Amino acid sequence: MSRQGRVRRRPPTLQDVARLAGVSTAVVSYVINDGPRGVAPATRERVLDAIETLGYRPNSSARALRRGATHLIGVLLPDIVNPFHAEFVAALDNAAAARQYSILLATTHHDPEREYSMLANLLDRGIDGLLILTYLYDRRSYTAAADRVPRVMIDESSMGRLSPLVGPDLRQGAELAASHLIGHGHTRIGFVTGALPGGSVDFRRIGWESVLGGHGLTASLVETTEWSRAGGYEGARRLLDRADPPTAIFAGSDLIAVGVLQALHERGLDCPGDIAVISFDGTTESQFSWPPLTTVRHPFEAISTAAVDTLISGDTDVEPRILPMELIVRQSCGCPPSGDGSAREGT
Amino acid sequence: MSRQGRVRRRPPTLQDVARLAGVSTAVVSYVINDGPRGVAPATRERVLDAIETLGYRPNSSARALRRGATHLIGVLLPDIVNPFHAEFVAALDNAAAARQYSILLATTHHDPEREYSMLANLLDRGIDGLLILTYLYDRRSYTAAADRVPRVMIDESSMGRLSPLVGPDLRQGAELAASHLIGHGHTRIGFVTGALPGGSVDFRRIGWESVLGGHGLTASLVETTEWSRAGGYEGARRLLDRADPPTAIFAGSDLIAVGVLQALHERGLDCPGDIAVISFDGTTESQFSWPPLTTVRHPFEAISTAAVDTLISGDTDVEPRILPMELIVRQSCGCPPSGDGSAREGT
DNA sequence: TTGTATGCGTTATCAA
DNA sequence: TTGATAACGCATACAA
Repeated sequence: MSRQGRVRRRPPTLQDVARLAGVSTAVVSYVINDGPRGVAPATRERVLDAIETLGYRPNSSARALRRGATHLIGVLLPDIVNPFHAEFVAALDNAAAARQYSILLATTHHDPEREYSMLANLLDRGIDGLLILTYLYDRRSYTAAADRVPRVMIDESSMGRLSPLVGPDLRQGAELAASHLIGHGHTRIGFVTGALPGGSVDFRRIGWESVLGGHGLTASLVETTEWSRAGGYEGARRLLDRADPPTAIFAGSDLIAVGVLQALHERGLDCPGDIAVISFDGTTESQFSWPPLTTVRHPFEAISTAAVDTLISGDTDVEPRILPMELIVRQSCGCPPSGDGSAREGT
Repeated sequence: MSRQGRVRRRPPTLQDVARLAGVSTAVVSYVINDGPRGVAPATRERVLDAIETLGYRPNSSARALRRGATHLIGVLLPDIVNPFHAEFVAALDNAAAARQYSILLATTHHDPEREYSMLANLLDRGIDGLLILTYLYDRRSYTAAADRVPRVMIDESSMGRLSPLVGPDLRQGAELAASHLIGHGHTRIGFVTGALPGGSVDFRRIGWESVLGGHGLTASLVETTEWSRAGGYEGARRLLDRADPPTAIFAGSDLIAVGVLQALHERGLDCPGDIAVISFDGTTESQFSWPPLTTVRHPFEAISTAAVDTLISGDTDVEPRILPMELIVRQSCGCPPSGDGSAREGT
């Protein structure tokens, strides 16, 4: 009945290699780690051969114990199903893998209790560094990691002072969006965005307000909702029900924008004809909605490599690095289709 | 300039706890692990106190080394950005976390080279079990894990014989979709799906063909493409360009379906009026397309808990478990809107 | 250039 | 019920 093949044998150890090569374990270690002592070419050859024939692989638990480092990076985030976070995780994973680190996920689902326990779990696992990709809801979370592990927070919105920080320039991104809509001649521009925990500032909103203000427009058409498609749907409906509905909507995230579009479709409103939409994030999903969404894209890769590098260097005593976002013009804003608005994708 | 707070101190060890409690390390270990020896209530109390005051947490590298188990589960998958995989990872992570396991991701991007090296990396990390959530492209991958670690493959399509297997009943799911479309009176039903590596069988196609055949219809309107939105877009265009275009399309995945919808919109075709669509997967994205997609949903949670349990039990010498899929009716199939077709979401 | 020997923090055996 | 102690596999200080 056994479908699973042979018996599991004990994997070979340094000892085994040393024995076969006729050297001490120290020498094998020197060969594997290129130091800290040199090895005669001939011996090195023998050791390499032994490693090869035995199929030796270093035991990473033993290494971690001895070196006091796991080469594991913890990532604290709300929810991997959210494409925005998924995109970040992918980029972070790439950046980490390129440096021989692996990533350990901890999802909070915006639940303070879970946030704290998942963080504790990460710490218990002996992560070498922590990447925070969420607003923190539990005060204890701020201090829990503090003295244990270097950490980097990817976001400029919340209490950035507490952590070294690498992140998108949300304000500049929002300004890009608002300016573009104004360039299309809109004067009643709505904003549908998600709620933030108390005390946090949404720089998207600040950017949007400042541009509108700069053009003598009042920034009153705001709906705060969930950070989800359903939230966007609801927020848009409320906006459309106002006495002075907007002619353009700036959505705080791609997910929200998708919900906004559904609300428009449902009311038989044409986008961008009746109402223009600009989105925020730049996930692939925004490209395949109907119409394809004009959006402001996070510099996922740049942020991720910067964050991982900061973490690995261990030198988190560093100036905040806020990286610029980029406007991606597609069709929901009212720009003429350029012919390549669709049918391209990452993979 | 120091933003990072105090100095990092050496975390307390078993020794420290033992010293403070005035017992041996063995006793502390007995307390922590509830065995294998008993401890007098009074002593246990003292130990617990010491643990509390020192804030002691077991070092997991040392544990892993000593116990020969990491409580880590490796997941091999193509790409976390794909919402289908993201949904699975979320469910797997939940199932694992509930059992005190963590998940280590390894993304292959469908690249055989990367597939093999990521798998090796997982194995090097000492994972206790392997979950395979992809078609394997590198023959070595099949054997690499074989004798090292229990593994479970989540898919019934490929060489299931090589691994214990837990997965969705793709064939039954496809039959659900095809039957439903036929129920709407369609006779020219197209199928847009992704390509599989050589030797693999797509049970979706088998299900679709069998239902069509059972109704005396020929199953010739097939387009094989990429497993992506862009692929769906292309596949649909090719299908529409045929001499006998379909009046209904069955999409092999939600991503493909979204691309199909975009192709329809672009040609000014109404869905479901001109062409009905049924999708496959049941990710949240399918709910917020326009129109909301009727889709066949994977039993993500059931599969995930079954897979994780099988892995942890270590008894992978078990019959394949194929779990049924479920039809979720929304609007793209031509069914009348039921009023709740939109505006609901997981989170 | 190589070998010996110690300790990283746990667990669990064996003796007391 | 408790304590001493020997591994687990590796990295390195120190000696040769």
